[in-house]
Amino acid sequence: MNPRSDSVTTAEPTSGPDSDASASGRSRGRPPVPKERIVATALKIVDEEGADALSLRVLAQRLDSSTATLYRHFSNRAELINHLIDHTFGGVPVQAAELRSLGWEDACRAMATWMFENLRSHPNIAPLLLAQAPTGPNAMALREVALQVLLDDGFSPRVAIRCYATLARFVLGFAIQLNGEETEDAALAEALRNSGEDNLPATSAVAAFGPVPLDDEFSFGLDLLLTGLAQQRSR
Amino acid sequence: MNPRSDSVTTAEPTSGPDSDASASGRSRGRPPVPKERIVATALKIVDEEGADALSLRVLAQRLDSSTATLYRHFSNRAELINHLIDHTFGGVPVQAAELRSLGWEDACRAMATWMFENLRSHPNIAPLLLAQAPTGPNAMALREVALQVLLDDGFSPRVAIRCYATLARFVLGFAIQLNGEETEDAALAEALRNSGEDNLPATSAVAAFGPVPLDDEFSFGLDLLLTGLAQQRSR
DNA sequence: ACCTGAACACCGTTCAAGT
DNA sequence: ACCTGAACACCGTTCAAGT
Repeated sequence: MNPRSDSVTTAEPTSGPDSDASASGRSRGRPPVPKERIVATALKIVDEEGADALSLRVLAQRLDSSTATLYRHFSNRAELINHLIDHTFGGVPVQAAELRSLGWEDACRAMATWMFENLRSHPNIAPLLLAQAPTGPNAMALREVALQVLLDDGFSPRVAIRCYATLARFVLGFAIQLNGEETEDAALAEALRNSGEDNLPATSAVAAFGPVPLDDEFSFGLDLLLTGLAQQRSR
Repeated sequence: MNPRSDSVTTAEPTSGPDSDASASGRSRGRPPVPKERIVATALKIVDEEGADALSLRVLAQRLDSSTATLYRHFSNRAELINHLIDHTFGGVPVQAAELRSLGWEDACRAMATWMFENLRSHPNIAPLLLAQAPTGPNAMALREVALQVLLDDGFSPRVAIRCYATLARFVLGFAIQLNGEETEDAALAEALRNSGEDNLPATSAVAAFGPVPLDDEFSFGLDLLLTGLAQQRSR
C-alpha cells in the first residue's frame, strides 16, 4: 500500500541463467517478466516511436506477453508511466560531495543542466511528464542534494525550497517543450518569413535572427535566473 | 493553401436573425455551423471537462452535428486545436502604446503576466499546447508588441528575439504545468512528509515550507529573469 | 497461481448512402 | 451540395476461461 516501499530503482535480483525461473516447477512468487524489464521496454518504445506509440497492446507484444499480464505489475497505465519517468532521473548517480565544493551558483547550474540533458536524451517523454511531476526516489535524491547545497551556502529554508522549486519547474517546463522542436521551429520560421506582409514591422526586423534554438533559450534563461538570484541575494 | 489567409480571429459576419441561413434555399457557400462556434464549443468542453474529454464525437454531439461534418471545417483534430489555442491569446487586445510607455522591464513583466493569467484561466488547455507552440495571428500580435518595446529601448535585434523567445518559453513552460497542480502538490506534499524516514535530511529541513504554489514560482522566476537581464545589460 | 483471448466501451478518421 | 450513420482500425481496462 505504501508506494515508497516499491522502489523503482531496485534492479531485478541476479538470478543466474535466464531459463532459471521457467525450469523450476515451484512457484516462487517472482513474476517471469520483472518490472524493470517492462519499464525499460516501455521507455525504449517511447524513445523509438514516441509517447503515442506506447500502448499496452504494443508493450505486451514486445514482451511476448499480454495486456492483462501488465495489470498484474501496474494497476494502470499511469503507474507504469510514473515508474518510467523516475527511471529517467536515474541515469547518473548524483555526486553530492563534488557538487557541494562548487558553491551554490555553479552547483545549481550543473544540476539543472544535467537534469535538462537527461530529459533531452528522451525528448519523447515530454507528454508523459505532464501527467505528474517527478516525485519518485531518483527525483527526490536529486532534490535532496540541491537543497543541501543551498542550505550549506546560507540560504534560509524558506528561500531554499523556493529556489529549488522554481529552478526545477524551469527545467521541466523547457524540457517538456523539447517535444516537437523541429515542427515548432518550422512553424515559427514560416510565421517569421511572413511577418513582412503581415504588417509586423518589429517582428520582421528581428526575423533574420530566426527561431532561437531551445538549447540556447535554456542556457540563456538559466544564466539569467542565477544572475538574478545572486543579485537579489547581495541586497 | 496559405494558412494565414484563414484568420482564426475573424468573427462570423453578422447575418441578422439566426434562422437566416436555414430559411434561404440558395446555397451561399457559408456553412450553417460557423468555425467560431465550433472552436468556442470545443474550448468550453476543454474548460469544463478537460482536454481528454474533447473527442470529436462529443463535440459533434454538442453542436447537434456529426463527426464527419467537422472534417468539412478542419482537416483533422490538430487543426482544430491550433485554432483553439490561438483563440486563447485573443482574450484581451494588447494596448501597444500603453505598454511602450512602461519601459522594457515593466512592459515585459506585464505581458508575461498577462499571458500567464490568460492561460491560467484555461488550465486544461495544457496538454494541447504541447502539440505545437502558438504561432497563430493573436500570438504573433503579442510577439510584435513585445519586440517593439525591446527594440525601442535599444536592445539589438539579435538580443531582442532571444529575450522574447526565452520569456515566452518560460511562460509557456510554467503555464503548461498548471495542468494538474493540485494532484502534483499532493504527491509532493506526501513525498516531503516522508522525507524524514527516507533519509533526506535537507529535504526534511525545508519540508515545512511545503509545496510552493506555482503562482509564486512563476512570479519569483519572472522577477529573477528580469533582474538578471537588467544586470547583464548594465555591463 | 498465473496467464491469456476475447469482450466492453471508447477513440480519430473515412466513405457510401441519403436528402 | 451538404450532411450523416456506419464502418475501420485502433485504444485502456476487465474477466471468464484455460493450464
